[in-house]
Amino acid sequence: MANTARSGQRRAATLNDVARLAGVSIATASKAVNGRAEVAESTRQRVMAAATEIGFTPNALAQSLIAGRTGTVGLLTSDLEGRFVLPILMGAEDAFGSGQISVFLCDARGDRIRENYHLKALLNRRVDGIIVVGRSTDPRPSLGHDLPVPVVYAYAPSDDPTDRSLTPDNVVGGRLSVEHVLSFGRRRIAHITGDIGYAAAIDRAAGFREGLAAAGVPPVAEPMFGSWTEGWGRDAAAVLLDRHPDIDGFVCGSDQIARGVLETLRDYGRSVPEDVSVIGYDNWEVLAVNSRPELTSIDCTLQELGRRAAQRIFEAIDGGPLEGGTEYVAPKIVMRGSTVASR
Amino acid sequence: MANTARSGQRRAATLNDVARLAGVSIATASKAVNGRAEVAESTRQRVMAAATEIGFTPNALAQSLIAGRTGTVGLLTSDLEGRFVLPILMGAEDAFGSGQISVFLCDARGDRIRENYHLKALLNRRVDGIIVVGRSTDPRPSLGHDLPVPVVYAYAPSDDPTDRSLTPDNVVGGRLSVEHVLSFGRRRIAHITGDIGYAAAIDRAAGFREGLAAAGVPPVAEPMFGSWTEGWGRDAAAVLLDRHPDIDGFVCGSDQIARGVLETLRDYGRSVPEDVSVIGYDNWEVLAVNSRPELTSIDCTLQELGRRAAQRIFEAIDGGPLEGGTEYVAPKIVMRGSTVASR
DNA sequence: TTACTTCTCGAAAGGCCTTTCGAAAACTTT
DNA sequence: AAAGTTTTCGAAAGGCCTTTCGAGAAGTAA
Repeated sequence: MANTARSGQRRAATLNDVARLAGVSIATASKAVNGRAEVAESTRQRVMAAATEIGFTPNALAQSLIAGRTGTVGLLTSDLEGRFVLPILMGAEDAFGSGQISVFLCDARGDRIRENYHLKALLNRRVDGIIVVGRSTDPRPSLGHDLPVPVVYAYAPSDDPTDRSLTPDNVVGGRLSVEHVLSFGRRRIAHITGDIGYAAAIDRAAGFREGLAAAGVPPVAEPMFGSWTEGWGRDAAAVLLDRHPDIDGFVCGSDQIARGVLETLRDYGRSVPEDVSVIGYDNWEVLAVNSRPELTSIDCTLQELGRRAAQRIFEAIDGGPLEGGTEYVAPKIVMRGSTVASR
Repeated sequence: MANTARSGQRRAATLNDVARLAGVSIATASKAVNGRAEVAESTRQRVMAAATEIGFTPNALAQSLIAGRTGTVGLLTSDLEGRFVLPILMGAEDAFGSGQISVFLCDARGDRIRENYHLKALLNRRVDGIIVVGRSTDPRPSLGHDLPVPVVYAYAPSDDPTDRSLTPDNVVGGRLSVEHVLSFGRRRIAHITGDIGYAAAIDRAAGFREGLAAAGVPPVAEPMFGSWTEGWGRDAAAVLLDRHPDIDGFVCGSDQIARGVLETLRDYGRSVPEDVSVIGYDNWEVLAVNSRPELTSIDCTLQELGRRAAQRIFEAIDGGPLEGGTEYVAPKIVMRGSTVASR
């Protein structure tokens, strides 16, 4: 109705407009709108009516200018495609959501230049904090300590131990998965995992070894490093089965690998979970739930990680000091048909 | 170094600080920093040095207050998990990136209340435009025309035809896929797709029918609607093969379904692509690239869709009128081993 | 040297909101 | 009715930056 120009181009109403319409001063309008006490009830109602009529929304810019904080947080990710970023982002949104904080999302695409560019943009916009999300659990370069806002590193920890980082605990995850398989009485357990260049592969394998050692069970073979793909899972499983036909458990470094393993097992006529137990990693629903049988997997609880990262930022914004150090987020196991007989 | 408080808590420098340090007036500092002509070169250098020294970044808030625009766009999605949102987001970031625009990301989780809440937050923050991203191609309720900023609907079009919407062209996609299969001489082609409650399923099926009709080839059976899962693909393929053993082509409504179909075909001892052609939909890389054989699929070019959505917003911000209407984005085919013999 | 042009810079306003502080109005008490 | 309280409201400043306009400095011409 009050549209002057083309649809959707109405100028945003200011407090001034409201005050004029309600016949009060700007100050009074402000107080009325913000529900402060020093305004008569009748006046308040008049102001509110005016505000509603012209669709007034307070200009957060001006508010921030005064308050010195924007209620805004930057999320600097290095790859949007990655499925890791998403749950983290959701967790962060979760934690922030109730606190009226909005998230600026920037994708640096793994490019230092672009990252710097975005960082600058975030600082210009006076975000109250920054969460840096990496695409692997390998440490990444720190943004440094000269920033006027608190920074938290999520998923990929900072290479500077005095930064605050949160990362999944892959060692515990690896251990968890082998313990689960052991609990079914399996004793001939193999580990197939991804690229040895990834800390995730190394750490999970370490957990795997640890778990076996703790149970006093010798490994069937050395952990097999390859790539994070179904194809590698298929091939590696075939090699292992040919060499060690008595294998009764596969601990996999990712769900993709696990799916490959499942396929090979079917080709070899082994029943899962009756003859062999298989466990994946990441709990990537599309893969885990759609396989036959469904895939037991380790969930990194990334959403929790995101939530905690947001909390750290929160605390730091509220004046608390942001202590350095890396926080390891515990994974959990999600049981499905590839280890537990269904129904 | 200039840290007064704890690390990362240094107050952001203002133009005032710069001016004082450089021994010039605020106005001069501003001009120097912004590279305007009315400042002597020597003065400029002095100012720049000062700015660098104290790490000055202009306060975008104050700038926006003056300019009347924030260089900020809201992205209101209804579900972050969805893999649709992501490419769109990337496309939008792409288009915006060069233009110094930052994206506010809000996830309404398919909840009207939350959506409204976020919408309000975006308006408070004075975003210059809003992109609303849905999680299916079914029309969604319009936000209305009373907003002071341009709005574009992506993926899920608005139910109000006077809004500007961009959505994938599923009819063309369906047609494209059947034409591709036909091009290999297949004449006994079936269609297995997802939930009939989705416009995507209906539209793709329509395209499928169209394509067959245009080629004068009768369908083997009515399109089978079910769910967007591998399980459904497996089951439906089995049913169809039992009933029509001569089927030589499967056009699937999603990659997940296609993977199920592939599995059943393997169980039935049919070779893909030699005996039967299979084509998926969505070109979801994890699924398409990791299957055996790799899956030919229809790509909705969502990134392109996001890019265009951003462009529309751009145009509208720059004063151009934002015309209503739905823009259909053409899909493209990505050929892989499930239709084309590899190597 | 005087008159005039060209640079170079600074004071101040403007954009929108909140908050403080003082003034005016409405009541109460004596 | 006068004096004192309480309530209600408004003027103005502040937060940070840009921009305009005018003043002063420097330089040129007569």
